[in-house]
Amino acid sequence: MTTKKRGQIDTSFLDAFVGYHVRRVGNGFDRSFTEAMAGTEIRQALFGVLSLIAANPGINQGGIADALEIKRANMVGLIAELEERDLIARAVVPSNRRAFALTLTAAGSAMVADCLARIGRHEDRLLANLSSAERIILIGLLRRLA
Amino acid sequence: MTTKKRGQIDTSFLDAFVGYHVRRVGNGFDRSFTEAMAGTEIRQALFGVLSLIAANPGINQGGIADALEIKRANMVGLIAELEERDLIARAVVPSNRRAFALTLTAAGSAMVADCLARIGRHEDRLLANLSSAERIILIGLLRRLA
DNA sequence: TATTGTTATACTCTATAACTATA
DNA sequence: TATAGTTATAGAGTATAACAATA
Repeated sequence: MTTKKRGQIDTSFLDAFVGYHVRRVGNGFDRSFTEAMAGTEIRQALFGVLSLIAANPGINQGGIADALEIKRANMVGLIAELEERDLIARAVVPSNRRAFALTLTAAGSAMVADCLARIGRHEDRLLANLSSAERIILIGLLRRLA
Repeated sequence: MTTKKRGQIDTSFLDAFVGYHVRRVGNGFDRSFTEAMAGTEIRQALFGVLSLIAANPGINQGGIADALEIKRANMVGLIAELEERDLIARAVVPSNRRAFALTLTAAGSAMVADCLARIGRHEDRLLANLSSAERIILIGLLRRLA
């Protein structure tokens, strides 16, 4: 053969690194996530924001940014998009008029429920090769790296 | 308190999903990787390409794209950059004049060795909370998802 | 001075479609 | 027709610096 084909390629240098596997698995999850969300127009970052507001009504943008480990500057577009779509509402906090208290609208709550069901199925599909115990072990190991 | 502070925020919706943890850990690895490579001007994708050429001299661009699960179109810039920096060499394959056989230059080999040492230290730092056995378990679980 | 949100901008990785040249 | 590489372009996530309003 003149060139190597897939599966014959030596990836031993990369195989030793956790970062390589995390990246590959993460990219696969990204692609599957996008498929699973088809029709909702909800992306990963948007779901992260929605789910945090669902569990923490009244949270502000900076709180979400800290929890999701993204920059405040990148929250602006996400929040604006969710508000334009009437999935969240912003209310000025009287005691701190710089901040907005964020809550879900009824449509936002319904969207979160729909997304949770979709993501549950997407995860079950991607993790089909692991037992329930293994899935728990995996999450536990990843949590200790965060 | 008027707003929730970091650590007081409920992330339970996200915590149940492997994809969320993979993403967070992956982002942390990305940031650390960039730090670890400071001064080399080698990014993740570039190291992936270099390491595959190191282990598979003569491989072509399509073979690398398949192995790294990236698109051929995105290889063009990476390969051009590495060639401009004299880290790799391209040779037309006589039996298939569409393809280029890729090999490392001496500078490329030295760069791979330097990067391997840097990445090894970066991984040891990020994985300090895991035992050797746990690291192996983690890689094993991630490999079964790829 | 510090915090909250904002604007502007840039970088990295990934993705698709259409093209050239070879096979 | 199919393959190998290329071009152009776009989307998503993340990053920094500087700013206004508020505390």
